Amino acid sequence: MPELPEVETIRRGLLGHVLERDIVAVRLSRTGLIRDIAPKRFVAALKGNRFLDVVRKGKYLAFPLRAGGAMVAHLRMTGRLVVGKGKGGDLVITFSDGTELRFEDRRRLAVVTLVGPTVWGGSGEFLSLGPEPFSSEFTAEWLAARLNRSRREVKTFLIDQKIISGLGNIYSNEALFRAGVHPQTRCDRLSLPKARRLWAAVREVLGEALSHRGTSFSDYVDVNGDEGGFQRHLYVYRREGEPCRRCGSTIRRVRHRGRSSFYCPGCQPRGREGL
DNA sequence: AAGAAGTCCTGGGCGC
DNA sequence: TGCGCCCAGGACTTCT
Repeated sequence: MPELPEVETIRRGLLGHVLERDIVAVRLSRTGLIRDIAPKRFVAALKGNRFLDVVRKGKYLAFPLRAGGAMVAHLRMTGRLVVGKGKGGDLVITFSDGTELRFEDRRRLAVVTLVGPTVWGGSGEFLSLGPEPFSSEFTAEWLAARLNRSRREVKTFLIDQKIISGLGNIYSNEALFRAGVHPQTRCDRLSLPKARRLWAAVREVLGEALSHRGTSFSDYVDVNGDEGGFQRHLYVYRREGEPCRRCGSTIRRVRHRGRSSFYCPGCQPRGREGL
């Protein structure tokens, strides 16, 4: 499940491979990958074109085109973008220097589309996502104010891309642990100090994960096929039944709406802020 | 209008 | 060994 650190690692890895060279061939072997545009038009738009940049917005990657507009991709759960010779792949883009960019997706949830010059403004703003966690817009005060006017559970709030972009199940769980906040706490019952701790924890965990080139649990690999290293630094995610690295309590799992949350009952008590 | 619920997708793990 | 069932969770649509 690539989240911000994984997608950013992929973006950085792509920069040296897919820019400043013509696209000479496009092989699309599963048309269902392409959304909102006819597959033929997608292929035709890429052939002979060039990627000018690779831009990340939340968990999306955008590839602005020389002819205008951009290819936009979302890896969802199991999508991969890898560079180099290989087998298979739903979409293979070949460049003039022989480089191959392959789009693979075991579970077929990932999507790729093309947006025109009128939609593409240079940064993916058309996706209407919440602020980037490392932007100046994302301040502790802003987060506290947003939390204050929501009655949802804080875990659900954190993974809502319209509020903050880039957090998924792994890092929302890890941020809540670091902030000492129970995942089922109602947003508007978080104290200001807790909101501040949560804000800091979000940035801290994403920054550390990025420096470890992401978390590899099942499918995520970078553009070279190498795994990330942050799975060795997780405190709660997928550690149900194991002892907390900080206090020794047994990590628990709760489910809401088909999603698992992991937390330490010792470090993240429900307290008076819960319910 | 916020927010809950249902849906899609498929390989891997599990029980019998 | 093989079958059926559950599970993972992003983003989307539909509903109240």
